[in-house]
Amino acid sequence: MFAKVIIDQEVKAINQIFEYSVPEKLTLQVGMRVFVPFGKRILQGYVVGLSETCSYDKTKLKSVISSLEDFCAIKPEMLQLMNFMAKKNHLTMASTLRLFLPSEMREGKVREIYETFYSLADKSFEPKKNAQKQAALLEFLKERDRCSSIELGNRFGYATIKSLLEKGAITKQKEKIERKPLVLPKQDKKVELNIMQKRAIETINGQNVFLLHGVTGSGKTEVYMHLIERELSRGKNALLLVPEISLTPQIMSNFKARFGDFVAMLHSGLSAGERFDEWKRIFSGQARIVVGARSAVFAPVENLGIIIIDEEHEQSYISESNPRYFTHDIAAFRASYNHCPLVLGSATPSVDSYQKVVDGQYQLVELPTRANGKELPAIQIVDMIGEIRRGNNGIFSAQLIADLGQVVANKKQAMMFINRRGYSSFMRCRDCGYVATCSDCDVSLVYHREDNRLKCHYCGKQFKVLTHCPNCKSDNIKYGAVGTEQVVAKLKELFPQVKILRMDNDTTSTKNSHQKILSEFKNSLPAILVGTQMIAKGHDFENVTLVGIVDADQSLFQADYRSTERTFQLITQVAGRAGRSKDEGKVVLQTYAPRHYVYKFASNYDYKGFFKKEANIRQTACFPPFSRIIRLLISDNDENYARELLKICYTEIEKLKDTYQNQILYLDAMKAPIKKIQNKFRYQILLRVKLEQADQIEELVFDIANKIVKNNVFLEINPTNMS
DNA sequence: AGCACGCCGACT
DNA sequence: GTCGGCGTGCTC
Repeated sequence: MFAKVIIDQEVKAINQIFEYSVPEKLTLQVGMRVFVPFGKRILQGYVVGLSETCSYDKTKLKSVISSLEDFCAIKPEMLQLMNFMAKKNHLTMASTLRLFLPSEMREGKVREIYETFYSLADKSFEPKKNAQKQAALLEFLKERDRCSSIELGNRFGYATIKSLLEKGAITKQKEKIERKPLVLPKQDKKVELNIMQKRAIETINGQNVFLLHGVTGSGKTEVYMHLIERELSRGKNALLLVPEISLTPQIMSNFKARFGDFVAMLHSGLSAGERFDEWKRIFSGQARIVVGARSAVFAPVENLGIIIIDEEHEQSYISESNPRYFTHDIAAFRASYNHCPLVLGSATPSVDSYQKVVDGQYQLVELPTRANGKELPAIQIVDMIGEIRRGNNGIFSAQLIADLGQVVANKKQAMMFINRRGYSSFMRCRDCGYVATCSDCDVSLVYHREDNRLKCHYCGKQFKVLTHCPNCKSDNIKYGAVGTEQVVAKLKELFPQVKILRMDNDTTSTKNSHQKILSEFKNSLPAILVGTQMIAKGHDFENVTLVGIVDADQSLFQADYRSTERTFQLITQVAGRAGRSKDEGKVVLQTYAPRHYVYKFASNYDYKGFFKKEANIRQTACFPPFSRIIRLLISDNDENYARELLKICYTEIEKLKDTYQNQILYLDAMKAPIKKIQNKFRYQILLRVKLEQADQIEELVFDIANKIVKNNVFLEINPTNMS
């Protein structure tokens, strides 16, 4: 017997399959982890195949030493997923496989997947009088006769178990975890669904991708719960992905209450050990519902009946660092492997996803009305240019100040949003609202302080800094953003007697500060909470009657082709904060570009209208999803060397024009917007290609890059914030 | 990645 | 003479 093995090293040089002979006494299965001799060392590997034949010179063949565990850490589905991902994201096989294992099992760590049980050993044992916990534990075991270590530990503490074990009162058994028979959880608080929700659940069935477009408050979560329940009753399992920020304690306890021990939660708050415990419960089939953030797509759930991605438009579903992947792709692969539906839910779907509805790849399911029948809050657009004309040069309009005054008078609450994104700033004319954009790409230019120039991050074109507005000839041109601190200071000046709280990256660095600020806000009337995107999610405050968006343009004029889309999503989400109150809510949106289409559509909650317009613009400008952007980033400590590599790559890529002339919309090489990071000089090649043959071109570009640049090369598809 | 082999300079 | 610099190549 021969084994095909992938060595657990994340290097391109050994990203291949090595063959080994399997000793008679060793029983191996595909998916097991093994120790193998490799050169002069002994390394860990993954068995990805077993066969009676071998293609390598048999005289040079070495044999597998041993297996790490006696189960298959990598299940068959995950092996297939590895092939898919390695190819799609240009990753080494080992680095994809590592994504599938909890850190406690990576790099040589062996973990048992047995569960420990305790039972009574000495029935006549009497604990000491003051040992109340021990007595309670023994009493408990008398009734249950055996109990898992986890449960017992949680109930009575591990110290108690330990001392009873030493005294010989109880014994421990290690047992392989078996799949529990299906018992449906008790459905205590079942909410009555409205007709749209019922219809949605009926529609979402069978192997397909569904885009669930439901307005804020339409009861999507309830639909998810019912879908999951249905699959459980069919004997299947479920995977629900949510953005990390929505994994609030409330959501978790909701799920626990509804599904009990069937749920495994994977969130960033878990320690490595806790994460491994959850992984084990999923692996063994004990947990049948997985709720988690991005990386939970790799959870070892078998027999999936449904996969749901909530808030599918969220940026956090794109992994930017090291193994780059897109959660939707992985989820789609797993859904089709399991022949089950994939549900993408959002109040503001991404343009990419909605376009797939238009193209017939996704099936649209709509929840157009709010579950509680309440109106969405009115959004009032305030023209800040008009304010300046009227002599108000401050950051707040007269309207916003008046509304804030009202809130204070009524002893209610307000939220003020600052959407500061990234570090880059755009240049704007304070008199007419004009923002400099690239003549070729139609994205906003970024002001670079080092060389005092305006640059386009998508084509590298540079422009002189504006001294006079080309539109109205004014010289009142400013760059830079309003910060939370500035807003807080101004508010304190205006309302000295009111509680004003700030929440942003600076004030939430410590672990519980987040919670602290929110609960302080909740308990103060009147109060104003100032913050960045992080207050747009999660908690509902029923006393919030006003939401102010201080400068909506800040997310709009980002050097990113998706900035308009992002702005629409942000406004919709933020507006949802004001709609939870018993009283009527209101949103004041301040902008210097009041006639921009995004504000018109967002203030009317008209997603479809927005999508139509935005898709049209993208199509005309040839931006994704109507094209693909390929970014090749080359970096090196030696600037000349980096530049040389760039030149060679560019010449090679340029040759592609011979075959793909009409496919390549744009190709150029340039310095990266941030020239140097950690002493490495960064250069990039940007390429925009038509979709028809994008896969082939991407492949060729990757091959070229790999051949010429050994390390320090990054290939990125449809990059967002390029730096 | 690691660890060999290998082919040139400078040191006890 | 040999110790050691790191370029190149291989690992079933």
